[in-house]
Amino acid sequence: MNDTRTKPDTDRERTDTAERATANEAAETTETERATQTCPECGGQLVTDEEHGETVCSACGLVVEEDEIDPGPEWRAFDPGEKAEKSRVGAPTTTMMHDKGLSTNIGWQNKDAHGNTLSGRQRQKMQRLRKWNERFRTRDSQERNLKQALGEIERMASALGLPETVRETASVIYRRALDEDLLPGRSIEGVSTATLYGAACQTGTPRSIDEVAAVSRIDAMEFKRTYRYIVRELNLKIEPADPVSYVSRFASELDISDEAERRALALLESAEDAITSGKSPVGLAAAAVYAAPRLTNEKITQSEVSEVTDISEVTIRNRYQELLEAEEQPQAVA
DNA sequence: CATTCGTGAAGACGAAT
DNA sequence: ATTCGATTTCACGAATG
Repeated sequence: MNDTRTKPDTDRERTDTAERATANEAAETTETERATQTCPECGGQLVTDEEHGETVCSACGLVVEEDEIDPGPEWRAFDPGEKAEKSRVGAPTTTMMHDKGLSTNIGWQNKDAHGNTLSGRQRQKMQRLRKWNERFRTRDSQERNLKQALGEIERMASALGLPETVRETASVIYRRALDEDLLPGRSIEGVSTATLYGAACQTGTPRSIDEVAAVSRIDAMEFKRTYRYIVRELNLKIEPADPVSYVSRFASELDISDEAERRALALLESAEDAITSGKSPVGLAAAAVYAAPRLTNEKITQSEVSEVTDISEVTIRNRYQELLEAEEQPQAVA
């Protein structure tokens, strides 16, 4: 993609490792969702806001794509010399760095601008400057908090194979939580996990609570408590996860035909009005994924679906029945 | 024989008090 | 903080192909 692009070392490492993990997800979102230009969250029309460089949903306001202006350089460097010659800016900005990558570092080499060695007195001066620069850079506890949290978010996101947009969203939410002083008394780890989970839901690539909890260092109970707290205090509008969002992932894991996948989506479509009360969205998706292949004469067992979706066979059965009922009487609502 | 379906007890969760 | 109602899960056996 942009291997030759010049980025800070940390940034480069991150994208290298993350890209492999997120390759599937990224391809899916760009090809299916953006191509159709409908909001992954509510299905509304997407509108491009040139002024702010965002793609937003006209219906629910979900920001699908931010910073469409490529923050990378337009040139390519093939050796360090060229890099030094062509580079006229610093690192690209990203919310994934605690200070958005805008802070200045003082070089470690004891040379002046012309490459001459500094005198002893000046070296001492530079040492003091470096020390203070570092102290200001990670100025207070908030900044240090953020630094660590973003690391955690990053780690969990790549473990879950979540695309870049989710991580960006998560870091934005985390910043808000930080600004609202929601952190005291709560573990960084917990809030990080909660924001990541919320961000995943918002961006239409949800992961179940169990999946997220599996890669987190905190237990599921604290995670859910923190998540609720964050959502409430920040007034995040997060719709109950749409079962449709799970289908494509489950479908590919189960090696289901495209035809069956479409049937599954159609089933959910016709059932979404009928079954909305308090049921687990994942369960509904699992039932649809189980039901669809039977309509296309593909063999699939409940235990297989159960394994992949982490939903019990019993629940799959129940949702399955309900799906069939909703299918027969689409407008049975009084 | 494997798979599916139905049942009741038990645990987990959210909401209300 | 506790209790209540609904949902999910577990364990089992019967029915189906």
